[in-house]
Amino acid sequence: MADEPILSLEDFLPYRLNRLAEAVSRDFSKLYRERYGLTRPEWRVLATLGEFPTMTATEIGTHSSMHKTKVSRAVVELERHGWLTRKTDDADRRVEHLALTKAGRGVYREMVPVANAFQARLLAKLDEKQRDAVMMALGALEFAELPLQGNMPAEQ
Amino acid sequence: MADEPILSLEDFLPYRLNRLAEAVSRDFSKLYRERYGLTRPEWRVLATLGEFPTMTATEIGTHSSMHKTKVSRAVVELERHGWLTRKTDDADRRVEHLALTKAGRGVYREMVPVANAFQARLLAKLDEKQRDAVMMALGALEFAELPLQGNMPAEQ
DNA sequence: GCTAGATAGTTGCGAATGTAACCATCGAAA
DNA sequence: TTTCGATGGTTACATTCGCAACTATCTAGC
Repeated sequence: MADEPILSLEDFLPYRLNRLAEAVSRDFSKLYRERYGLTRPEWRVLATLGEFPTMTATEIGTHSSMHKTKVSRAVVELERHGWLTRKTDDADRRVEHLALTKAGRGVYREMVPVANAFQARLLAKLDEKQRDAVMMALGALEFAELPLQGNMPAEQ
Repeated sequence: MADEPILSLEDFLPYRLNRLAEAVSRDFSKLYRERYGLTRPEWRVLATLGEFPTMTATEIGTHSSMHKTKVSRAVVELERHGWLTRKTDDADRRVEHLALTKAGRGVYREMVPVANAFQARLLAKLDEKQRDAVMMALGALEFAELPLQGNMPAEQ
């Protein structure tokens, strides 16, 4: 008898992914928080604009899977710090083109090597085969999961 | 010139892991939220106790990398629903041994196949090689990251 | 036995989050 | 040109979260 149905959490993807992602993000967030007092959404917006010099809030949200209120608040805060400016679109006045200021680009430029070093330090703990596995695994799972559900997290 | 330092977010691990973990977890959370109104921490505690029939709050927190206040509140809520009971340890009265009630085990038993089906459906989108890569990647990253920083998220 | 420091778990409080409702603007169709 | 639905972005509100401070209890050194 003893028809115990078992779910092995140690093998369960949502559980493992979350635990890992939270640990990694928490580690990394220390670096930008202690340097610039950035929150995670703020860092993400800054990093996105560092890579793509001008984007709208909606585009940033889609690209990084962030809820639009999160983006909105991050933009307000970055603007308040003088790291970001908005420019209303001429043709469509609902749209705002966001860009980093000189100071914002300075913060970004200082963070780039910090971020790359973080990643290098993490990957250095893996051998070549494991690194390949990480890249393939993320690619495959992203392909399987990310496009299927609407990017904007409209549900919790 | 143009010494633009660049961080490619699309290749940056904290960013990718987080985006993926959030998407997967959000998908899966629908299943237990719509059935039982469970929150994520509550589901985690329930699932942990389903697998390990009796544990303390601290042990659950360590095992699942949850902050102790999260565990504490999840326990209160599960107890309120009649899905969990506490039993103070005889030798050390600070410690409470948690266990699912009959009703709690019922919820767990119903969720096990749902969870396994979710994982199977996700993995079905991958071929054999990709599945291997996922397992190896998670194992390697967990080994590299999880033990190194104290499990209890004492810092954000 | 007493005191000092550690540990299990809870609570208060401010900060962050998601949802829904909202405002402004746009494009298209009547 | 008026109206209606869609879209970009913000705000209000309730919930959730994490840290710090707390209570209760235990252990070890004196």
